[in-house]
Amino acid sequence: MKIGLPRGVQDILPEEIPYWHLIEKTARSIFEKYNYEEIRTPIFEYTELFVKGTGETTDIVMKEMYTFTDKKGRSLTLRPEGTPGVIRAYLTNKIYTSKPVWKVYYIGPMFRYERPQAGRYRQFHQLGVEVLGRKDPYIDFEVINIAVEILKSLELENIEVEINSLGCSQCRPKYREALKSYFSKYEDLLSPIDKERLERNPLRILDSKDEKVISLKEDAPQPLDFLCEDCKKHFDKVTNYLSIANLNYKINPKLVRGLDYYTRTVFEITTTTLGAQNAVVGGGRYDNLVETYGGPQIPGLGFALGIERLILLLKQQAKLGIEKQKLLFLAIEDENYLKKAIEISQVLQKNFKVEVGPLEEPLRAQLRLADKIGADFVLIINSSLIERNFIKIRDFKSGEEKNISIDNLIETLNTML
RNA sequence: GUGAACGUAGCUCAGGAUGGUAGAGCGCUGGGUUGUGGCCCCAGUGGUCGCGGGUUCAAGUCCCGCCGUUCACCCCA
Repeated sequence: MKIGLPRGVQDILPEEIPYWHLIEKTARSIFEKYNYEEIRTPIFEYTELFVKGTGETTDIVMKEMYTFTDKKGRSLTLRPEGTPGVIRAYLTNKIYTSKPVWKVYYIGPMFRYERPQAGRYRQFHQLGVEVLGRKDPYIDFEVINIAVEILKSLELENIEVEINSLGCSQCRPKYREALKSYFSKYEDLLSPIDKERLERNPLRILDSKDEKVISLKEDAPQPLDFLCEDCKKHFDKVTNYLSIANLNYKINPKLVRGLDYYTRTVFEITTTTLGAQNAVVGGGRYDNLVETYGGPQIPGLGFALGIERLILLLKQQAKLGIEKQKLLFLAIEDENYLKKAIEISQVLQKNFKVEVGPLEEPLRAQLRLADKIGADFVLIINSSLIERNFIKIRDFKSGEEKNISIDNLIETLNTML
C-alpha cells in the first residue's frame, strides 16, 4: 500500500537544503549582530494561548488552526504563528524579573489549515524576532531594519516596505467608531463578510478586496488622522528614523493586518513577483499582549518572515551564490591497492569531500560511478605510479590529468581546489 | 470554505471531441568502442493511464465521488 502526502505539506529534499542553509545562516548572523538570542518554543501549545493572543475574531483562530485533544482531553493546537509561544515562554520563565529587555529570534515550522497555493502551505516555516520591554520608537525602526537587512543581504529586488499605525487603547476605539459609522452608511453595498467585519472588527474592512468596497475605502477615515498625541509622535519618529537610515518605505493608511494584538506600528514587506501571496514579511507592535496573558504591562513588537516565499523569490532571481565543495573520487586500478586506497581516503576525508568508489569492481565501473555522481576530480591509484609513491588526478570536467606525489597530497590538492 | 484547470513509464510529455486494454524523448540495464568515465553504435527494461464506483460487448478516453497538484477568491508569511 502506498501512503501519500497530506495536503499542503512537502518534503524538503537535499537539493533544496542549500537555500534553507543560506537563509538561516544569513538571518542568524544578522540577528546576532543586533544582539538577539535564539529561542525554541514548542510546536504545540494549549489552544487557549492562540485564541486569547492571536485573537478569536481572526481568520487564523476561526478557521485555520490544527486543533486536537490529547488523551486527557486537553485542547492543543499546532502553532499557527510564533509570537504567542514566545510571550508565553517570557511569562512561564518570568524573564521580566531578571531582564529589562528581551530580544529573541526563532526559526521553525508553523501550521495553518488553508487551501494550498503558490507560496502558501499548511506546514510552512517562519523566522522572526520578538522584542519585549522596549517602548521607544527606535526599536520599531530596528525591527523593520533587520527584516530589510536580511532581504538585502540575499540581494532581493522589487521589495517594498509598507508601514502604518493603528493607535493605542486610547485612540483606537475612537477610530474604530468613526470607521464603523462611515461604513454603516453603505451597509447595503457590503458583502456578507464585510458586514460581519463591521460588527466584529471594522478595521479589517480596510483589507477587503471587494470591488465596491475598494472605492469606498478611498474616502474612509484614516487611522493616522485619529492618532492621539503620543501615538502620532511615536509614528513620526519611527518614519523619521527610517528616513535617516535611507530605508525606503511607503505609508499605507489601509494596512491593518490580520492579527488582533497589534497596536501602533504595523508593517509589511511585499513583492510584486509572488502573485497573490505577495507578503514576505509582516509585523508590528503589541503593547498590550503581555498583559492580555495576565502578565505585567510590558510593551512588545516583532516580525515574521515566510521562508518558503523567500525561497521562491531567490529562485526567480536565480542569484543564489551557493558554492558547492568540490567532490573528490578515489578509484584503484585493481584490488592490490585496496589497502592503500583506504589509507589515503582516511587522510583525504579529514580535509575534503571524498567519495570512495566500489574498490572491488573494475576501474571502468568505478569511473562510471564517478561520472554519474558528478565527481569533480578523480584520484586513481595505478601500478606505474604507486611504486614511485605518486597518484594520478584527473579533472573530470576537462579531462586534464596530472601525477602528484602522495607525500604532499593534501598541500597539492589545496592549491588545485 | 468557493471557483477553474490538471493528474498517463523514474522524469518531461503525446494519445483523449469520433471508446477497441498505450507511445516518444530522456533515464535505467547489458553489450560494443575507449589505457580508464563522458560521446557514439547495438540490444533490453520499463505503466493496476491518481484511487473507487458507474455506463458499455468493450473505458486512458464518457459520467459520478474521493485524493492530490496548480491558479484565482479568501487569508496571510
